[in-house]
Amino acid sequence: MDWSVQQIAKLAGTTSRTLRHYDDVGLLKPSRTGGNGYRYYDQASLVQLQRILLLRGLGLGLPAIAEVLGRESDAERALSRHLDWLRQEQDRLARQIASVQHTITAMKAGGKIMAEEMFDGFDHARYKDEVEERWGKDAYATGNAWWNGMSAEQKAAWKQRARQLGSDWIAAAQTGTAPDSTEAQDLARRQVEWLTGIPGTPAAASGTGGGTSSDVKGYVTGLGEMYVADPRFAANYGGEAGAAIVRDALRIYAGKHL
Amino acid sequence: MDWSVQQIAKLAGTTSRTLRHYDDVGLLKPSRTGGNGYRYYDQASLVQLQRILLLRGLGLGLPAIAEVLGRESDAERALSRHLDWLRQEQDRLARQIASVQHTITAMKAGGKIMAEEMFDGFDHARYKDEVEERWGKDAYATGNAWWNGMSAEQKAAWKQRARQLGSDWIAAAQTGTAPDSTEAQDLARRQVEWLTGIPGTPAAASGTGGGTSSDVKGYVTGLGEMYVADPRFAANYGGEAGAAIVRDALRIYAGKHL
DNA sequence: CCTAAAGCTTGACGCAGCGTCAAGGTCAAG
DNA sequence: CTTGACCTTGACGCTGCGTCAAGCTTTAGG
Repeated sequence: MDWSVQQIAKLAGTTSRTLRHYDDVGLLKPSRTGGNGYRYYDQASLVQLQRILLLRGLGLGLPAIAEVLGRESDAERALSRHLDWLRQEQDRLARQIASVQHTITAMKAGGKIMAEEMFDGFDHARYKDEVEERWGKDAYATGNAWWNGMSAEQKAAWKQRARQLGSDWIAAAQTGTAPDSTEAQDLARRQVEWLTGIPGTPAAASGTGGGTSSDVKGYVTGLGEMYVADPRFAANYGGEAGAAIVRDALRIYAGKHL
Repeated sequence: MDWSVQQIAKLAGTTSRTLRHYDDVGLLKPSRTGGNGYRYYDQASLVQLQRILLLRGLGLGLPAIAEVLGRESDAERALSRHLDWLRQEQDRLARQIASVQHTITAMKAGGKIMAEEMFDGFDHARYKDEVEERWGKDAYATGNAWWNGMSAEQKAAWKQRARQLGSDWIAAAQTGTAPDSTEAQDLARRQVEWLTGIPGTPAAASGTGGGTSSDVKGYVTGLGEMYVADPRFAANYGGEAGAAIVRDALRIYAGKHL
């Protein structure tokens, strides 16, 4: 009238190890234990085991199952709670999938950029005139000295950050991210933090008490305009419309936080 | 030019423990280690860390991340594989959600049954005539003796199984499960296994060499007809159409496996 | 009756990714 | 010199078993 571990395991479609585990945690005790320590199970055990396995198949944890088996009528509430949790997980997964797709897009874009050698780190010479005109001659000199004073590794790291930012912006633009969205604003923050690392700029000076808030604000929004104006940027950002997102995101960020 | 653990942890939005873990597993070594054992990180470390955390946020495991960071251009394939896995998970979750909802429906139905005391275990007397007519007088006598010989606990366990089966059938019928679907066929299998426990029936005899396969087949399909014919069953199964699912599922199962 | 093959027992490590004490050096500030 | 903040290594905990490992018991076969 009763079965050994292996037998009941096969009947229920599980393993003896699982049975021993359930015994250990007190989820399902054998109906009888032989003098030799052998575990024996009866019909009632089988029914319980089947219920346990059913609930496990639904994704419930062992403590939750114990709770359900303990209080007779609690099962429905437990399952409803579990259902909520499952739905949350599904949402989380959906968001993650979107993020991964987004990232893949970004990496493809990033690859293109690297191939074309755009955004190559910090192309000082290219913007020499503009920098001097906007922030003075020694601003350019300072920046140039800073850049030349860095080791090859430091330069590489700096370029890496710039590329990352660039490709993220492009991905955001191509997926139609709104300028005031969390993602775009996060990118704007990163862009400003990146700028903060460049000495001689208002952004860098803001931390040392050397500049005013409005200086930084003007600098950042000015940079945004620069991005839009430059056809090489706009081309990668999906045309002027795409580049406008970068400009708007920076402007909004500057307005809120600077 | 470099930061301590806490500092870089804050910069990247993680904890020092995580940094130490990454050091342990070789995912991100400090750029420099002080004579006192202190860990120090530089800009390149920060960039790497940010990439790691990004990939972690996308759900990749540490080994996968190490792989991505190791081979430069492998990131895209890794992310694509990860994307596949994420989609599989989403499917699995979707199926689990369906199952849970199904089960909740079943439990509600089961509660109704218990309240109405239908399916009350194994109502021998109720089917006395039919059993005698179909399988002979001593078949009924045998079954009756067997039933009366069980302890109260055994009877309870038996009833429990019957109720579970009944409510599962009802849930299947109410959710429009197809008779040849995996779920319905699984139910049919359970139903047959349940029957196998009743001595004196062809189903029970099949295991002991006392009956032929066609006996069992006829018994099972006959039982299906009985279910459909009985208005009390049909009422709970959602009318004749619902009950027909039970009959068809049993018939298909018998045809395939008996 | 003896032996080999199953089957059973308890015990314990492994996995994934850190969180969370614990015990004890190190460093900057007062 | 002391306090407190920050650092180190070491190790357990969590989830649900899978997977040896060493050793006792039962069973089937010669």
